[in-house]
Amino acid sequence: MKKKVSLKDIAKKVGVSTATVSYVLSKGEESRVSLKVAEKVKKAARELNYRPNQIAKSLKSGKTFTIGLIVADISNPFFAHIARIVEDEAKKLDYTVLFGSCDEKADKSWDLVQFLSNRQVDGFIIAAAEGSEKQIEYLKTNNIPFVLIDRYFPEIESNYVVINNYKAAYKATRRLIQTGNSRIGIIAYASSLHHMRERIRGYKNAMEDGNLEIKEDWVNEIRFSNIKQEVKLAIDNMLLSKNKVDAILFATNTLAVYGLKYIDELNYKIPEDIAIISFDEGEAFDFYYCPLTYVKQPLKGFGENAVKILTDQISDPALKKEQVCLEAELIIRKSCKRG
Amino acid sequence: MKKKVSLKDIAKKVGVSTATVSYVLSKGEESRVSLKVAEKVKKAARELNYRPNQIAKSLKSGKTFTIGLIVADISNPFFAHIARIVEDEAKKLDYTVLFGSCDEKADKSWDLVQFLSNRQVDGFIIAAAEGSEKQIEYLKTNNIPFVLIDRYFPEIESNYVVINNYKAAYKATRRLIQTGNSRIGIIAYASSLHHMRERIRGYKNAMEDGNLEIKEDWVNEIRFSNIKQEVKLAIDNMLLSKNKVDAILFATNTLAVYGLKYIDELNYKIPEDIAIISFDEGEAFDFYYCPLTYVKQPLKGFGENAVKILTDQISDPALKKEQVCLEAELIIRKSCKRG
DNA sequence: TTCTTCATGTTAATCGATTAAAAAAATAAA
DNA sequence: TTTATTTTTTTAATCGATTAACATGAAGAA
Repeated sequence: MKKKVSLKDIAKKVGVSTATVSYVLSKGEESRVSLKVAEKVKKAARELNYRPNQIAKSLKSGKTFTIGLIVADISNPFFAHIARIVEDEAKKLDYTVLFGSCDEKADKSWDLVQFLSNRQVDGFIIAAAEGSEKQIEYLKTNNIPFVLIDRYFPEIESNYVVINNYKAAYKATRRLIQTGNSRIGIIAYASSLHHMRERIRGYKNAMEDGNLEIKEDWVNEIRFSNIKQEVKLAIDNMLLSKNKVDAILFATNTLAVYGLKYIDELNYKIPEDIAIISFDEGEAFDFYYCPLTYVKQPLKGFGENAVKILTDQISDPALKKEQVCLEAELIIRKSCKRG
Repeated sequence: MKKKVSLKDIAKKVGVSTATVSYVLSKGEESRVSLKVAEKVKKAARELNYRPNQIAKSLKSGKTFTIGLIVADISNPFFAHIARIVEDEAKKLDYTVLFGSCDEKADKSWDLVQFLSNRQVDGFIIAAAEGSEKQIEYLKTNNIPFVLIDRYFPEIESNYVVINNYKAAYKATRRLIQTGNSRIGIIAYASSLHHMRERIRGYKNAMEDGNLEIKEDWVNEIRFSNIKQEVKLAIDNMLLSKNKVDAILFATNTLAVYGLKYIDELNYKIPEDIAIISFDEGEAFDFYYCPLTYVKQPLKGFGENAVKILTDQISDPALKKEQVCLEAELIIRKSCKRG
């Protein structure tokens, strides 16, 4: 293994101390080094193809210019897109991104927090898993900067970037009502996470405001551990029971994908037999025989704001915590137009 | 900012030297420390919630347990899936993953190699961009371990994990022929990258072996810079000219997505008007009104092999370079069944 | 009693870069 | 020429953990 070139090598070559080399290379113009020596050092650095060892720098400075990104699953397009945006924004500020997928599990998330903390990341961007409150508190008490995205805990004061999930769900449901549906069900996750509760609340309130009754079996909460089966069951309960729905609101991309596949299997037609709206985008939604109306989340806004807030906070931990609530957009297509 | 707990703090608390603490905490059983002291140290470490500073470890050991993953775009599901697999495999071996997207551009890729090298990643997993040969040579001459995935350079001896693209394209084309198509076009990237050349070669040879002529306009090479427009143009040339095709082979997921959208716009029906096969999977392909026949690449195989080979190579740089060529599977559905 | 041997701890160097403080050299002032 | 001042360069400590080499003390052997 060819040893890397260090300050010492340059120093030896030029015949000065490593301190001098360091001053030339890191302090630029306002260095206290004579022009002649400075030139020689720069030349030597070029010739030896010197690359500063970021690890050594980090040890000295206590700063790694590294962000830890914790999401449920990096292969989920929702998070993959956010990751890309975070990457780009971070790069602009000379940060790199370490990522980890926690599969919506608090213990995995905790592992990742530890794992990445040991690697001295300067801060975290986290799409929090259910039950991860203690981790968040841990970060707070240890003064490790972090920004929550997509989900947050109302009872914990922190930086976060989210959307108004209540409003988004409300609008989606109202749209279903306005397009002639009155028997509307929802498929969401069985999660205490605030964003999920808000989506369900938005749906319920929209129904109420439309003077529509919500029958038993219409509010379905699916567990992460068994999505496919439980989605089927939920749809069976909504389509094959006496309380048959005429529209379904899916609370996430993943739920919609499973749901639509099963609805296709059952040979129900959208929007004639059932109207559909889903949260999140997806190539699949464009390609579906009936392009889906969906709630478009501002992924760019998530990523950009999160990186901005986090890096500001890293530079100055005394800054006030920032809360950003963005608006989601309802992209209207054909899946809820009836009659 | 609450200062982190270091060996020194434990040493002070227990009243021993940092060396002793280090021996207890890092050498486990075969430490030369008395049981009594060892217990006290462990207790103190627990009480102070000591977390070793990975950066300091890295500086001393020259090893960061970090892998740099360079792909075209982490938000592309193909790469996002690979990233997830790489993450999981890496984690098992206590490695973390730093990722970067190069957008198929050699200069961006070079930036990333530098950027991540400065951060002392132990090695790279790279889906190489066109024209990145020099970077690969750079890594070789600097003895930085790396594994190429998805694409490789036949003229450069290196580790790689790829599929037999020639065979995959050949089989796909032959399938189109066998299902009654004879006027078959291909949409691929205008790239000198070997995997792309092989896909085109596979197509051509299959046509030849089927005694089928390849007309002008049937081999379309699209530039990354202008995918959408050029795909349209290619399809215009293949569907609206006198040399109308009856089938199209898409060389990647992305090309197929743009292509199918335009084909829908033109109101051509699949498979009645045109038969289709694409490389790569995609939720979209499942949801298309006519589920797509596609070439399924072994993403798991890419990720698992790459991490295995890379980490082996990191542990023992003298190891012989490994080349893995996996088989792709043709998933047969409805998009190429005609008549 | 004296010399080994072994168990247990400590000292100090190291990884590579930074930086305060000291030292040396060059220049200006007296 | 001598002293004061400024410029340039070096020394050495530091970040946190590791580890070779050395030190200490006690038990066992002769």
